[in-house]
Amino acid sequence: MKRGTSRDIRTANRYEVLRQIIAASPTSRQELAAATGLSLATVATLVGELLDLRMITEVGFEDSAGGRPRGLVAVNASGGALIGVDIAETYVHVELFDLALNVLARAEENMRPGESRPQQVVSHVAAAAGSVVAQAGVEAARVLGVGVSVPGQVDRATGISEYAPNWDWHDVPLLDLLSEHIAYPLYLDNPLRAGAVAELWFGAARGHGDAVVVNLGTGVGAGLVLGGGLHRGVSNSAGEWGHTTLVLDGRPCRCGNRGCVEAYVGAPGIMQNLSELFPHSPLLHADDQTATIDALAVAVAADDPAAVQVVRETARYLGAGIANLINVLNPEVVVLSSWVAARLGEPLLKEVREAVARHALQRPLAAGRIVVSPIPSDPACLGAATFALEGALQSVGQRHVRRTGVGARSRTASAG
Amino acid sequence: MKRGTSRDIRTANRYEVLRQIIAASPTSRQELAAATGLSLATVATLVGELLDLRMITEVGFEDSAGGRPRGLVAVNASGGALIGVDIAETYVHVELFDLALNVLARAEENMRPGESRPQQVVSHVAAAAGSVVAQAGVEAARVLGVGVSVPGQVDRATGISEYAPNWDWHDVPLLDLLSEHIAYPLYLDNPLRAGAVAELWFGAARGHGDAVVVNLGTGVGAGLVLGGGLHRGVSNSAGEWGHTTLVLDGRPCRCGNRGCVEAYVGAPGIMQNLSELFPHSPLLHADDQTATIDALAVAVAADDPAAVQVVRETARYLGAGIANLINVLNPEVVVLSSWVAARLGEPLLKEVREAVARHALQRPLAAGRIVVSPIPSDPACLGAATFALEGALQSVGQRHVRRTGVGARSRTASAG
DNA sequence: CCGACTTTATAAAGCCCCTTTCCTAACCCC
DNA sequence: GGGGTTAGGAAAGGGGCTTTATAAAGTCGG
Repeated sequence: MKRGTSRDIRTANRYEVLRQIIAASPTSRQELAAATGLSLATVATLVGELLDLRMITEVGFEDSAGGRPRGLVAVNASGGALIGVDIAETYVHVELFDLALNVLARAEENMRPGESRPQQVVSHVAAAAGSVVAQAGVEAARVLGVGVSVPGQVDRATGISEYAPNWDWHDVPLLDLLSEHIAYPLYLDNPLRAGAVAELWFGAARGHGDAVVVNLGTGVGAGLVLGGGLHRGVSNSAGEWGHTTLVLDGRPCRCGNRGCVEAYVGAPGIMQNLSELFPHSPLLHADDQTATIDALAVAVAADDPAAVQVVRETARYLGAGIANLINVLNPEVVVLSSWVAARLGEPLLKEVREAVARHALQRPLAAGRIVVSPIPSDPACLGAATFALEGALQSVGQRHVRRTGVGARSRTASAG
Repeated sequence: MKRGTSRDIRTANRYEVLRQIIAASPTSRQELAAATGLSLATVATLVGELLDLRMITEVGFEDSAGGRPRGLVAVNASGGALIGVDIAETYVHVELFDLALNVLARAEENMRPGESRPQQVVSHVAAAAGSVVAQAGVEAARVLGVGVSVPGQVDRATGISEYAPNWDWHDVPLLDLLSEHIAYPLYLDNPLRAGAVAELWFGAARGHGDAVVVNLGTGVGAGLVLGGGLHRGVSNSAGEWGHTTLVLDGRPCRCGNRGCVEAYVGAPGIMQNLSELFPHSPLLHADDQTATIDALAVAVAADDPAAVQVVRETARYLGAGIANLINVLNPEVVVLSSWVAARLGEPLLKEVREAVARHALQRPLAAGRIVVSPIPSDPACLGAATFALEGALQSVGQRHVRRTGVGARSRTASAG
């Protein structure tokens, strides 16, 4: 059982202050103190640290109404760059961000079916990472780190992909493999947690102690924010909500079980909902999840009754599953994220809210809002980049090596 | 979003040290330091505090093998008394504990059907509390506090029972009502959290950062230990696992929904499992849950095939529900608690383990043990008493009131 | 029997964190 | 240009934990 130290408080506060600055840039120390609940003095020293790191800059003064004007600080967007890598079953997305987390460059590599060897994946990542750096024209030295999101169970401390069901990987030392091609500090985690961190820093979970980020894609899962931080579980595999049973002895799921949430609300599950209700629907694009979901989204927007019914049926399952999360965890906010949620958007949200209201208990229901993720781009990329940002921030708090002589080496950057 | 302060660290360490002393009494400072990971100096000061409070005493020395012998400390069982109150639908249990959390006296009051007014419940509690103090013959001054567990949603800070479904209470200021009859410091919470705290301090969750305490009684729920502490949720209603959907559109539940876990694995649900499989079973005692479960337990122990089948059927549901918790939360241990679990014991556990293994994912399954609570008595009473113990410990860390003059009042104990 | 060695417990000092308080800086208004 | 007002920094203070030094209390061997 890990004990917390006073340094953890500092780290959390540093995160909080930077989050606030990114969210409301430019801002003043006063506003930061009010928003974070920290004292002015603490905010000032933390702002000082961030200024020293060149992560933020002073950008002038607020107009005064009869006193010394407030100094304003803003993110120093060009003070560094972060790379987020989203490795998925069929593609690798890489995005390069400035420190305000704007996307400066994107690259995408598609993986052919059968490309499942770690080395193949790694070379795609390396190529795309090289590409975004070149595109954006940032100097290598300004890249603070690379966050990598890979599906499955991941041990972030060792950088090992313990288990990736897509490719049947077992204990692949992904970080080591990547570090042969990529010289920047690397951080590894999975898309569920990346999505959760993205929402926590920049999305709908900002400022909330307890939040659930529901990931609706081909696979389904939930990133858990509990007590203001990510909940990882004892073996790094918390959040496998997609494989919780919703319909005992129900529809078979690719995990081998029956009646899992994912079997009903993942993209393939939605396709099945569609084909069961309307076997000959023109919306159905066999073997193409993306096209089918897109078609469904368009049809729903046009009030196509069949599409509406499919969304309602899907929301019936999704709502019950989300109600389960709400009843158990009692979060402040539930965020619907990933590409299926983004495309189906408001119509799905509306139906989901109604379905959740039918299943959840009054008190937890009343306490929790349900929203669609406000993050415009790939949340796994953004979240992965955020891990890199956290890593860069972490190194500030590192204990300084006591210099033993004139020629003492400066401390080395730790990656991962 | 609450920020942590360095005082919270102190409080957590104080809890940890006392937990360890209670668990392994007598013990030495050295052992404590090793067990908690704290430095000797910190352990020594914390032990000093506890000695000052007379919660522990020095009880001699360990035999030395060539050095100064280790001083041994042990719980000072007679240094104080704690009262735990378990208010349930049909009864009020009250137990009085010494500081080693041994039961010194018990009292039980049964509530007649229809006795649902807060004042009626309060008078039962007051009577029973008076009784245990008299039975045990402890002086009033030595009672450090009274913990009260009441079903439903509870706001422990204000002492209000926000919602109790049994009696349709809404926002009953229970702590205020109780304080008119009981002079000791009072602490209010619900049985789910009481059970979790009991396991965390004295039971199967001790030393684990992430644990789930599954409560199987008439009602069903889960107490969540996450990150080493209780997870309450944003509106104090986390843990309502009993009302998560396991069989969409399944059996009706008393919450108004269908297919809830509770409808299959709560005592009434088990009775229904029995009556559906064997409508004329002699095990079935209509309208008497306790008798039926008892009969079932006896029959299972005697390898009665019908009883075995009922337990297996129950475990099928329970296992799926527990697998859901394991997949989402990835805990280190799942504890089966409360009276149904205690009576059905090993036979149920065996079937549950098999059922969980069929539903849970490999990684989280492998990481989590499933056990029956080792706590012999009513875990809600013990947990409630533990809240009182935590409260008594809390007051040590209280900021000292700055004395404004010679006649300054000493600080007042805050209750709740 | 007494000194040497070992081990424990306490005291002191150091470092980290946050807050409160005081003081100077900077601006508006009259 | 002074007075009032607000911002920001420096210093002091209160907690916490750890490392290091010192005192205490044993065993062991000569």
